[in-house]
Amino acid sequence: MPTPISHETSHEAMTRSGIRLTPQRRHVYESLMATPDHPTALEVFMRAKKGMPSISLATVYNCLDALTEGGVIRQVNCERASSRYCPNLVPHGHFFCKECGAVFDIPLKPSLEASWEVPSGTLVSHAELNLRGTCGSCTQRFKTSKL
Amino acid sequence: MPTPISHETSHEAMTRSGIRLTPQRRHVYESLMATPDHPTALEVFMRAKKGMPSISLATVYNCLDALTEGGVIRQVNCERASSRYCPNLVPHGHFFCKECGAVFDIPLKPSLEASWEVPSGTLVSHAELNLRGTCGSCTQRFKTSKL
DNA sequence: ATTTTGTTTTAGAATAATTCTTGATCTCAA
DNA sequence: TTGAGATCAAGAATTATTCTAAAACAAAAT
Ligand SMILES: [Mn+2]
Ligand SMILES: [Mn+2]
Ligand SMILES: [Zn+2]
Ligand SMILES: [Zn+2]
Repeated sequence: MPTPISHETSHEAMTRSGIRLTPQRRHVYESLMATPDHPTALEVFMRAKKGMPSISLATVYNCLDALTEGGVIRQVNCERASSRYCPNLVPHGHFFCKECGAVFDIPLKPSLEASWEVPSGTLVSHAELNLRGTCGSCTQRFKTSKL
Repeated sequence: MPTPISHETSHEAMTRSGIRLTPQRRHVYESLMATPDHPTALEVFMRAKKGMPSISLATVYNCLDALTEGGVIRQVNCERASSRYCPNLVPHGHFFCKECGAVFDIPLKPSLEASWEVPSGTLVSHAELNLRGTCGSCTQRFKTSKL
């Protein structure tokens, strides 16, 4: 059962970011917060329509862009697939299951920052770590079906 | 000046991978090897046309896919931009300059593998590290223009 | 409170990268 | 050499996303 989101929280998150608070942006943000997966814009749209039937896909794209721009959410990309969106602002990586398409947050250890070397003078503003493979339940399922 | 590519080398790389060797695939591969940047499919196409004027963009896409599938080259993605292609098979990350669009290979230290934690049972088959920021020469240029 | 100004929403059109389709051509194992 | 299957090429199609323009809205100014 997802943690209920207080309007205070989403209002705060959005005003903190400097973007104008609109009912659509708030609703898109809360649609995203309501589930811990990493939905695509289309999935957010389908969920958002439930509580706001008049919202359009273009608006969902606009809102997701504005929220991303304002740093309230993150856009997550894997290969060439549709962008996905993540409301978790704690720095983290992503794991993509090749079998079932699930996307998980991956906690990162501080040693990550020390594990690459850029040429001197380079300024790194953003680091992104993506893992691909087979998730625990898919691995389990394969083991079972091979018995 | 780029290291000259022997036909032996590209032939070997491709037959080793199990994909069928064709003149187009060899030519696309060598077009990619000829420069150390990370060209898009369209850029590869424009370069490949010089030595093989009859090649089509669809074929370049097909060849890049086949080579990627065969593990002879790597596809590199940054955000939603066009895919880029990299003939460097040594595991490495990528740095993308926000200012000039340059893409650099980033050597990785062994400590990288230890800097994330996946749930038990998860099998990670591929890790990808992307950095974004300002490259050395762009940083330098900005410093100079601010004097 | 009303007007002004700039922003956001919406629907649909447009775009751009990539993939698909199909007939012709090529490769390679037999 | 030959036939089956793979690949090529040109253009059409797809798909995710962005753009356009008019209407609705929100905040600021009068
Ligand atoms: Mn996430
Ligand atoms: Mn590279
Ligand atoms: Zn899975
Ligand atoms: Zn640069």
